[in-house]
Amino acid sequence: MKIGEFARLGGVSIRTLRHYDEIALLKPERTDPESGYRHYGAAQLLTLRRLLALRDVGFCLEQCQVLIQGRVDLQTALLAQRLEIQNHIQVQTERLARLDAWVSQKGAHMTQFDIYIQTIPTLRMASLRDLKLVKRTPEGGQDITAMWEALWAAVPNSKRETGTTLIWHDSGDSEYPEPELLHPLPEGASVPAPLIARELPEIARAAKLSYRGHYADQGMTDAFAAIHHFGEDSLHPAREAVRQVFKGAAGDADNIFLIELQLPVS
Amino acid sequence: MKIGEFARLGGVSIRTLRHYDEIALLKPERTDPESGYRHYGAAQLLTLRRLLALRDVGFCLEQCQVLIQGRVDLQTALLAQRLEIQNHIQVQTERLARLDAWVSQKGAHMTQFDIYIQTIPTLRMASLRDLKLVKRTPEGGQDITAMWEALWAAVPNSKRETGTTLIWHDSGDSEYPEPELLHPLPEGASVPAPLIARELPEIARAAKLSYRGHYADQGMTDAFAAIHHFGEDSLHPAREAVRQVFKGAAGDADNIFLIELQLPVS
DNA sequence: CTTGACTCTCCCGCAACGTGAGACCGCAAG
DNA sequence: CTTGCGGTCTCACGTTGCGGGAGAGTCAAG
Repeated sequence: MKIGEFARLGGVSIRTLRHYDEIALLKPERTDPESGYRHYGAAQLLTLRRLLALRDVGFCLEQCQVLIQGRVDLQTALLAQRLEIQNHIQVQTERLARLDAWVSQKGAHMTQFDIYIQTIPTLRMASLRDLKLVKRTPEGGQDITAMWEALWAAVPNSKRETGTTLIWHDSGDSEYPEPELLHPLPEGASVPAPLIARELPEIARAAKLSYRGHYADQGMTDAFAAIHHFGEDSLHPAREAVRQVFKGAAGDADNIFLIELQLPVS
Repeated sequence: MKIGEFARLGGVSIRTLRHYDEIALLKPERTDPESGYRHYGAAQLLTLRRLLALRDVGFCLEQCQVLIQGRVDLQTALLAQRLEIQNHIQVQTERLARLDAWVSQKGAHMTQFDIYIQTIPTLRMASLRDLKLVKRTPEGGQDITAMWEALWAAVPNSKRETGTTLIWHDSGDSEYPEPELLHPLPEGASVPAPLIARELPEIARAAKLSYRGHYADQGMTDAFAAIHHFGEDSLHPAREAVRQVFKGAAGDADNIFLIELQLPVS
């Protein structure tokens, strides 16, 4: 049987058969050494059929090869492949959930924020957490300018990096949330004076939202609202505080920053 | 900001950023013409963030590009992408169903048949359907040897092809199913004497099972059982007859063929 | 000045073929 | 016997989204 007929009977393209020959997955019964013509036997249709059945349930060609040769147990491989597919379905389902959350956010005519999920590794940081540096403002807010100044005083100009992080801890003790200011600590570096070293734990799945502006203006309030809305709408927000990461100056005015909010989700 | 820092802040690899520069998806704010160093601005993190959010919901980079440039409506694209993902999920779900059907088949310790789904195009065939050529056997079966002989008498040796098909029509009129024997008709060929031309309709989704043996032995009975079991187990079998397609001699004995059963499913 | 950490530009590799380009083979008709 | 014409052959590049490595150049600190 020449390749064309074999392809018709098998329901695959000629190119596919040539490919399978090339990678030694399904070699023709005989290849004319003179003309190079491939000749297949009817029995090979059975092999092809099994091959297609395997490919059909998602095995890659390499796996198909070892399965056809019987070098691994088919039953086992099928069950493993089941998990693989289920995992794939779950990934797509989560993707769909994120998309829906995005659509619903836009539908609400809110300011458009782009939220997406990423993992954040464990970070070694220098931490500053001192209530004495926090002042109440007349409006009932909290002024942490002094904390910033303390941080910049402790970190020499040359050691400064992007990635400074602000976390508002919601401890039950106090009426107000307590701010913690952190700065990345290069490996092996010593901790500057009033700060202490601390490991910021990994976040396996964090919803990230970027925002351009001051660290405590109206837009930031909206951004907080948006990321919490996202969390509740589509995923289970973890019982952890939002991290507010400063990623550098970005603008004409002095205190316009690029800020990223990070909300742990499950 | 040099590429390394930008990559850290963005949570992507340096290689990825270089790739995006290369395909003009996200070019650095400035590239030093002398050293070739890329310099990114903090504001570009916002673009990167949006890019990642788009990529995250499954858009390809080319789509991301036009979406970022605002050349098409984001809302529309998101809804289209929703359908895309749902479609993808459905494909995977069906794949899972086929796999499960396969596993359960093997679990039942039946002879191992490889079943998989394919579409069959419309086929022009020469059809022979004549009850006068069918004889009852003592066991209550039907002998269609005469039909085969009539077919081969009508088709000249040189015109014979693989793909001869046998269909048992389950008409309510008769007590017994009525056989129809078909042979592929090359384009523009005339129809031989007692046969009539007929179009075999397309089967959008056919479960295919290959079998090696006689066209009516015990193994074939098992094969029929297996394909019906598969159909009922995993998919909705259509109300159409199984086609039995002969794909050539395959063995030492005279009447050993390679036969494919085709069951339309939805 | 030297070192070590970054960064640069190629270029190959991945999975599973699709799509030509240019040449050869085989069978039937003139 | 030649001429078609359809089938087949072998390269070889394109697809998607980067990862990894070679070899060379750049930058800031000690």
